[in-house]
Amino acid sequence: MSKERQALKQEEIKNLIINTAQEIVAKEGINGLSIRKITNIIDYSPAIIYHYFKDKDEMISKLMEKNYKKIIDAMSSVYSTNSEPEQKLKDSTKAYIEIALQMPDEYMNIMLNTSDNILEHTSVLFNGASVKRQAIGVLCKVVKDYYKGFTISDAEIELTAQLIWTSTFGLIIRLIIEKNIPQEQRNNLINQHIKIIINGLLHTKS
Amino acid sequence: MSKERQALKQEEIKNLIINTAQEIVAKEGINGLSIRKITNIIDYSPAIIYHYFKDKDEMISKLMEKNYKKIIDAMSSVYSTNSEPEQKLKDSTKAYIEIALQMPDEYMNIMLNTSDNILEHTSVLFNGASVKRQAIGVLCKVVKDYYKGFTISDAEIELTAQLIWTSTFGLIIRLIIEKNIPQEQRNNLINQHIKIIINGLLHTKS
Amino acid sequence: MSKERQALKQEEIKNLIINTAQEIVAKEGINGLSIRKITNIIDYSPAIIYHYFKDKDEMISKLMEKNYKKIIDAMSSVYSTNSEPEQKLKDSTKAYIEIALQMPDEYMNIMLNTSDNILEHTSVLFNGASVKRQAIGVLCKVVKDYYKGFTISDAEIELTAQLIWTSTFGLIIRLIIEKNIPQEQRNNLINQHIKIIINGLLHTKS
Amino acid sequence: MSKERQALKQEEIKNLIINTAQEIVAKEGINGLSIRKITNIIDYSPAIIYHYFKDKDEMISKLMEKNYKKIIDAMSSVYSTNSEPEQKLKDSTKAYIEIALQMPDEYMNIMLNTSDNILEHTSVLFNGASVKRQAIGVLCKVVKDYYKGFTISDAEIELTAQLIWTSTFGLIIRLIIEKNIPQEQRNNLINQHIKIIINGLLHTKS
DNA sequence: CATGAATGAGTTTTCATTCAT
DNA sequence: AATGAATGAAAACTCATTCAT
Repeated sequence: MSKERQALKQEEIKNLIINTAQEIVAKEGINGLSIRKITNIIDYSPAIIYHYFKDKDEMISKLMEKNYKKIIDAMSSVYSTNSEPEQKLKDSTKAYIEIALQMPDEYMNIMLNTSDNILEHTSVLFNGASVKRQAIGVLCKVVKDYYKGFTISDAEIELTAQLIWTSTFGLIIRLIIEKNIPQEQRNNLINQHIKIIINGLLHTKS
Repeated sequence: MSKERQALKQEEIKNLIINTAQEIVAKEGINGLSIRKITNIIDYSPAIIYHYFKDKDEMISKLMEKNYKKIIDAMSSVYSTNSEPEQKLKDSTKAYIEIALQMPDEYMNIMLNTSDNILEHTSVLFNGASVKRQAIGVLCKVVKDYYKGFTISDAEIELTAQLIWTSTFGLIIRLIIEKNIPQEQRNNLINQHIKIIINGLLHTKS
Repeated sequence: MSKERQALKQEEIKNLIINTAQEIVAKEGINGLSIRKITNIIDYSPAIIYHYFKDKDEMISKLMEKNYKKIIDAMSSVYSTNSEPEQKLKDSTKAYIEIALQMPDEYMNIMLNTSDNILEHTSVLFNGASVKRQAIGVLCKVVKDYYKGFTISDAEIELTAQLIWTSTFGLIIRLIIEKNIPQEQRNNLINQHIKIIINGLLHTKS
Repeated sequence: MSKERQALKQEEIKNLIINTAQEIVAKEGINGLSIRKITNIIDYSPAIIYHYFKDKDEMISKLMEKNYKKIIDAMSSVYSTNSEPEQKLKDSTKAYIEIALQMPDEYMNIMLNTSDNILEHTSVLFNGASVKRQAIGVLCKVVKDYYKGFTISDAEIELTAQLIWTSTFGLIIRLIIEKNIPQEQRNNLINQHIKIIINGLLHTKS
């Protein structure tokens, strides 16, 4: 067996472990996750975990990382298409919401996580987030585009982007927590949310 | 008299247990909460819990209930003061945020709780929330006041109120999760948040 | 309140406790019996038990004693009626079985109990049981009557009585353990049992 | 080889656990059996039980199964030898009693057990037991042999076999419960028991 | 690479019992 | 006479982890 293949297999098993862990977390919450449950499902011995990870914490870290990347990947494919700034903002906000709702467990896990090494990636409220956080950075650009020709400080642009983000975040979290909201109501809420945000910007503009 | 006093003492110990539990949850999350930890701190035997509560679940229920009431009480003292609708909205939103930030652990515990009997009290997104949820109901009144003289459907008013709420909720949650944000930045964010909300409403009006 | 009345009340509560205990044992077996369960049912505090009994063991002892007496009382009313020895044996055996089956839990509890102070009353196999155990004593008389005019040693009479007793005991225990035996089958078994016993005696006689 | 050996060792420890459990049950009754007691004796940690059994219930099940098999094995080696039906019955009854008395704890445990899945194997009183229960079946054959040339219904044969069984069972149980009966008295009782049974049959015959 | 054996520390819960009042 | 408070000891069970093989 070539080294490559071994490496591949190793990576495969790591993924198998992490994916199984993810499934358990999705079904039973982070509390429901145990080494034994994982290895029972994948038909390995509990000790196998310690071959591929230092301990449970490291495994969870890697799981979080993966989820984080999954989210970032999905999100980064979003803020790009249309040329009209208003439509751009509308489209991308809607897309952002929809993507988040397609992976509710991962989104919650990551975005409500309070551990420092996750927050390193997910915090958005600090002064200067527009350069350190892609999400806010892109939003800033859209907002800036939007206000082309108007006098508005970079600081205010950043704050605006941050609050567009937090308000959208708030809607997403509630939509996830309050499961069982009918599709129609969901759509109404999302559309109204976008309307209000655009209104907020429009006014200042005029 | 003696009976009264006993009842009082009983209530005291119940509170002692619940408060200690609350502290542990705040520090270590709900998973970190164990009967042993509680009784070690308050220097009682584990069995005492079962003197005052049926089981751990009942204790947690009571804890949640208490937190829920604490939040409701604090919140209900909010939406009332000024007569100008715009100022009323500004004031009350600010007050709401501040109160939530004064009891971050309780707020998170309750508002991110996904158990059905908590959601019975905390869900706000369903169609008709304006009559079943005080918070949304009060917000609706303010919004209605705001649009006096304009044609706007009750449905849209409710949606608007719901989204003011979720956006504010989003900001609060992020402010709690991203602990260590400097006071100035905090204030900037809060003020800008309120500004954007008001803007959103203003535009439609004009 | 007169001393008598107090004594009465005391006796009443003792009985209340013991009867409740008996009910629990009947429903959940001796393992299911706990102080708390008793006092929950009779609406007293657990500590009350220690007012009326030294400890749980003493209470169980008293319960056993009561059951034992109940059985003895019921049984002693049995071996007496008819004058024909054969019919006497038939009648009384049948009556004995039926009485035992009317209080299966108590019968099992007592008769299968291996503690010395119960065995003091319930053992029947020792040499000399005919004078020390009423049940065997009465059986001996019937058997003796039966063999009137035949040469048969007292020792053999006692042995015979003991084995009539153990065989009947065996049937009773199985009838209790194998609950759900249809009434008809029950009757067939009981009648055949009596038939065989009588046969056993008859033969030697002729 | 290595696998075989491991399986062997596994079986050894399982047996160690079960045998220890059996000893405890023998001494203190089924209530006295606890995981801790077992593992204290065999000098393992309590958790080891869950390595080899799903839970306590499974372990007890296995213990019962083993006892049941032990009894069945011993018993099945019994009803076979002599050609004379009378002697056959005498021999086998005596052998049955002796075997039961050689493993009193196991016999009691199994034969007085009231759980359905044990009763599935141990019940003997139902109509039709002669075809479903080996013990009764074999007894039926002996009884039938005995009555060769006489008119007797199959039903009566079965009933007779059942009552030979229950009466023997009754004697065995009492001999176990009333420990400390001198050997001579034991023998007298056993012999008289067999005599009475044979008498019962003989009479009808003549 | 993978595992079976084993465990220490922990979990919630139940129990019989004591004692001051 | 009766109890509420309190507990030590024990119950069954789970978990993350280690280690020799």
